[in-house]
Amino acid sequence: MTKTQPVARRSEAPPAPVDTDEKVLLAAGKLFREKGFAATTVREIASAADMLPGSLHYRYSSKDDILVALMKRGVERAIKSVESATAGEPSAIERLRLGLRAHLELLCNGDDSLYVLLFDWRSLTSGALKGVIRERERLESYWEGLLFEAHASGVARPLIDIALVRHFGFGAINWVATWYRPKDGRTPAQIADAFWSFLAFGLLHESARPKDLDTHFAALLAASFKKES
Amino acid sequence: MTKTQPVARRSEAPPAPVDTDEKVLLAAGKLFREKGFAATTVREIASAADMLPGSLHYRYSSKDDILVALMKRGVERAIKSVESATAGEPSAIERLRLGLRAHLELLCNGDDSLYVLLFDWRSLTSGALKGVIRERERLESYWEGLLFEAHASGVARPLIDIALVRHFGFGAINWVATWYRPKDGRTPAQIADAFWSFLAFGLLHESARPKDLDTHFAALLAASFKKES
Amino acid sequence: MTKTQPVARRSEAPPAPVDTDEKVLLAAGKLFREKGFAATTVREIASAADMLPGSLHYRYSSKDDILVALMKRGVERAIKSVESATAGEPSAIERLRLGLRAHLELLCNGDDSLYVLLFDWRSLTSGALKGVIRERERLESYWEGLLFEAHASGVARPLIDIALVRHFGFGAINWVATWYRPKDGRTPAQIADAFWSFLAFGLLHESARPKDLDTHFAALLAASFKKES
Amino acid sequence: MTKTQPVARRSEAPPAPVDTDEKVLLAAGKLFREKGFAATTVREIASAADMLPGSLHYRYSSKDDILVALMKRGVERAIKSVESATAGEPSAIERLRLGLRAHLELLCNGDDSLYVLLFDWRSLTSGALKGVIRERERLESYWEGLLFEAHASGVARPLIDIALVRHFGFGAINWVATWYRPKDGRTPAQIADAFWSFLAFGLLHESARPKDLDTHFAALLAASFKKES
DNA sequence: CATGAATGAGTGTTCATTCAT
DNA sequence: GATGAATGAACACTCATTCAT
Repeated sequence: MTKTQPVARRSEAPPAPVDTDEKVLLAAGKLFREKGFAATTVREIASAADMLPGSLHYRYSSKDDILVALMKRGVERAIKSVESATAGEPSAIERLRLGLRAHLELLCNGDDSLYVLLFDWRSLTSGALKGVIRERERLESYWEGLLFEAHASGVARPLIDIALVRHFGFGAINWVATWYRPKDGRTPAQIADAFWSFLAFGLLHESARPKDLDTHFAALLAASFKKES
Repeated sequence: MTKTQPVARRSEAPPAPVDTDEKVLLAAGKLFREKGFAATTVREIASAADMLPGSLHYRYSSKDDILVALMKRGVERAIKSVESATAGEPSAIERLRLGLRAHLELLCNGDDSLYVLLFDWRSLTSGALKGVIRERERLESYWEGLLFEAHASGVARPLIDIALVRHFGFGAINWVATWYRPKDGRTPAQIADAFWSFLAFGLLHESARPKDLDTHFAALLAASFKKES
Repeated sequence: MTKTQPVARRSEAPPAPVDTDEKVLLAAGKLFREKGFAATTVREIASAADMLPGSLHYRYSSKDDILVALMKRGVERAIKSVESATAGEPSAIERLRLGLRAHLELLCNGDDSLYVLLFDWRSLTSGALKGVIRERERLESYWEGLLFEAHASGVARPLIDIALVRHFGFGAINWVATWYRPKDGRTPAQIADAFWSFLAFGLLHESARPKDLDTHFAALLAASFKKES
Repeated sequence: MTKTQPVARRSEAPPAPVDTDEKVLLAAGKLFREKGFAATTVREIASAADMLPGSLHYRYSSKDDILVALMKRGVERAIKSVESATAGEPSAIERLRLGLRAHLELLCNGDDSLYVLLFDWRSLTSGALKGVIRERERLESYWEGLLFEAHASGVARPLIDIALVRHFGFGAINWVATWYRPKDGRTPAQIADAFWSFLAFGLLHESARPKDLDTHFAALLAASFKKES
């Protein structure tokens, strides 16, 4: 639906003119995250991107189109971010931890497109739905792959429905976006690690658990968790 | 904002005429869940409740008002449902399991108001926000109470930020509403139990875990989990 | 498409409140005739009917809807007008003359809906097209009936394709609407009679022509035709 | 308003590149005929002429400008076509017949510009109106000339308002464009002849009619008219 | 000459809300 | 209490036109 991306606009242009399509997506993402797709007006997006509504429609043929473009970007970035965070790490369990960190960091700090993908699902018209679902399935199977590798490495409990674990993990981690406040003092990475510790306890064979697991995590998490008596 | 609920309107009415306010909330809940608050029109709500838009405004002075009423009901029902599910159960750990079941059953099968409370958060105007936040905090601290009791019973790991556990649990469980399909063969209760098992492995002291924990859960979950090699 | 006509609104109302739907159609007809359907804005129609654009859409769900309603009315009035003009006249030839008069008077003086039906044909979207075509065919076959009766009365030339005659007649008469100016001194009735005379000369058997045909028409038409040497 | 036609642009160009202005007018004519002026967008014209909207405005400074250019061409072609069809024919009556044929053939088969001139009259803004009216009057007086010659040849009925006859003839013939379908089996020439026969019967002196007029036309028209009992 | 991104006034339409009845 | 016609601001979107390149 999006117009074909004009090739290499102004490659020799001034410092950081920021691609115009990008500006729109950035502004739309911010607004969709704050107020939701349906409650955001095209005029708001345009004015946040320093354009006029007409100019916006020159690049995206409809409001839905912006949503779809944003969501596809959300999937892409999520996969790319997790991929590059886990690349080169030999331990499957550790890859899981690093992947969770990357996903949550993207979701909390970086990119509204992932948030919109995850939380504005219902705003997709059935026409656009299919295209985005296909993309989203790529993300889901990527995570199932990570989980499968962890399981295949032999340290996980036997009774696992991987899709179910993915759903629980996705839910817990994605939900962070609804309550995370940067000023609370915990970084997304710390939160992700904390969640991983809960997950791991549930995932690991009894034998795979370090004898000193509690103290092991104590060291890891002490910094960020506020103690309670 | 909601007009004060007239008590027992038409007490002498036919068998089960369903309270009119109730009909509106029921219809609104269904629509808000399906399409979101902003994408739902007052006319749709009215027609789904067999009324005319004008009549609807007689009962709820604004669209926001319906949302707020719905959300407050969502909190109330969620608390009531978990309360009655856990009442009388002596084991704090078991109370946790039963509470999760109750919450998820309400969310999946029963009541759209809980779903709307959890997923249409951003649609609240700042004016109404405060009132709902206060209600919602009651729900959250109810859960924190459950978790605290479990922790206080001495079986939980030492390093716990209760609010964090609550967030993770809330996320994982609430997220079920985004993927749960009744026809998939798993009941909300089974899903809740499965999640509780993962949570428990992460929560419990090493010593508090039954030696035969894996087989214990095997019996519990085998019915619903598909095996993998 | 039009909303179901509210029954008997304000039957006991003030003198001449003019039915609101009627007011819209009247205003729309005038504007469509002057500028064409596509060049007329809904706002113009609304303001000409003393309403606001929103109120207009309450009655007609779209601009197209107004056009369709107008056209259907055009057909209806055209048929009714010709019917009542010819009713009771025993001579088929005379019925033809009276019918032409009635049609042209409606087109020139009375009703923009007929004009719009005839001249804004291309503005119909294919969806609405079918419905109007069916109506329009009623008008066309009514005229073919009139022509057939004239022919069957035995006075017409043998070689006649009735549909063709209807097309020529329709064209000549309808076209009057493109050049007729009330101030030019000729009434629609006179113009229609003049056309009928041309048509009749072509339609009638040699034997059916009065010997004094020229002078006969001279009396009829002298008043309105400007002489030329 | 049209930019002065640059003479012989790119005289050394490939075989038959079709003049660019011509391509625009051709495309515009087709679209205006199909959908009307107001319902046709400049972008559609440009894309049908294999150009970009910006480039189109370089040649025609406005959309109105295209309409005016098209209409002027319509007049020119109509006159030229009738002129060359009647040139050399000594009989005024026969010139009339040939002229009708030429006009109708142009209107049905050849050129959308004539159609647009005749049927998109209302789309002209008052500014452009004057210029086109002057042109159109040339066409009208050309036809009045033809009619006058026929009348002056002494065979026509005495009581004739030439402008009126022209109007009727124009209407009947132009209207053909609204119902003519090439596949119906009748050619524009046959239709024009048929109309001329009706017109002639009305136009001619009693004495000027061949005694065997009916059979005379029978031969002429039998091929195309379907008989009826 | 030609382009195509940008413009902004204006389009048909929606919709929460009002209010006379 | 209930109605439904009316409202008008706002909506997503269009499109003839401009202009820097």
